Amino acid sequence: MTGQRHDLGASFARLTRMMIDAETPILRAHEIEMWDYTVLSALESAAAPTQAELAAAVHRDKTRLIPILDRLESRRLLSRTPDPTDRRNRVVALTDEGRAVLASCRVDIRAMEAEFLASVPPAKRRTFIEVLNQLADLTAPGRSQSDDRE
Amino acid sequence: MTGQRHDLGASFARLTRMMIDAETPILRAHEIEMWDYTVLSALESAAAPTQAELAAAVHRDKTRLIPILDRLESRRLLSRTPDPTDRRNRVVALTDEGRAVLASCRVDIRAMEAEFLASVPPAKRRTFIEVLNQLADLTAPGRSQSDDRE
DNA sequence: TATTGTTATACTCTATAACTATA
DNA sequence: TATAGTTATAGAGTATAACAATA
Repeated sequence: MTGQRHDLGASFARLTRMMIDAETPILRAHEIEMWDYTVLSALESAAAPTQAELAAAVHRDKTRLIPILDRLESRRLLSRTPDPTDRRNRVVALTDEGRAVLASCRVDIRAMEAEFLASVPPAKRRTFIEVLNQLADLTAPGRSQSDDRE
Repeated sequence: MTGQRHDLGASFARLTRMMIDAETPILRAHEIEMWDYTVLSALESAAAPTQAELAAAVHRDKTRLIPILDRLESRRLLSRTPDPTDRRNRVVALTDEGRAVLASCRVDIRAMEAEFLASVPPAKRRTFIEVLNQLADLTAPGRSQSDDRE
């Protein structure tokens, strides 16, 4: 613990704010909001079997998620279909159009990220991203541990 | 841009949340809140010549900063003294007691951070922290650039 | 009776605009 | 008149609790 000038929390918070500032105009150009993008991203790898599960994945409670889902569903970016097994559940899935919007946002965001990281030498950049992903996955790889408060 | 599994923003946001969750009980043990700690930290290297400047440094507007300053001043952790040059200004500075509280919080937070980073090999850890600090300082080293929105 | 999704209510937080004092 | 700090008001966001449908 030598040259650690800032608290990790302070650095992460500042970088989060910087990325939000950089992503907001990009997403606006694609006519979606930050939370829309978060939800679409959460559905990319697999559909959510339950709205409550999706809410936990994006760290919102199920109540606050509903208006977001309403908006995205009305724009045909995702679908809510009752689970035949248990008709109380609604499985949330990306539509083809939703997947396309997500992909085009992703392209622009990746470009922004590349520019943001441009000043970092490639080797260090790779290490940074590797460690970043490792740490970010520490408690929430598949929500296996006690990540359910909230 | 190869193995970059998550958006940078998503990773930073998750890590920020993890650090807040880890710091909150530590700060509570020292009987201060997150924003108290942020403000005290901002005053560590130098006193703030103006409340407005301090507010900008911690990314709050001057209005929302006031209750925090009131609380910290009443606990004698910082002082607000009128600037003789321009008596409208109040220069905000750490008291000895404030500096002591900050230092003891810092010890516990550093220990938490060390544990958090324990799974990362030392060389990678050093690189990670180096790049992290470099990136976090990109736009806000001394608030030299246009960091004044908000 | 318990649970999923939904809606409604109360509460907190945030943003904006006045107000006081200095300049 | 303009600015620093403060206070007050209005608005947005969040949390909690009730509700309907299904199990």
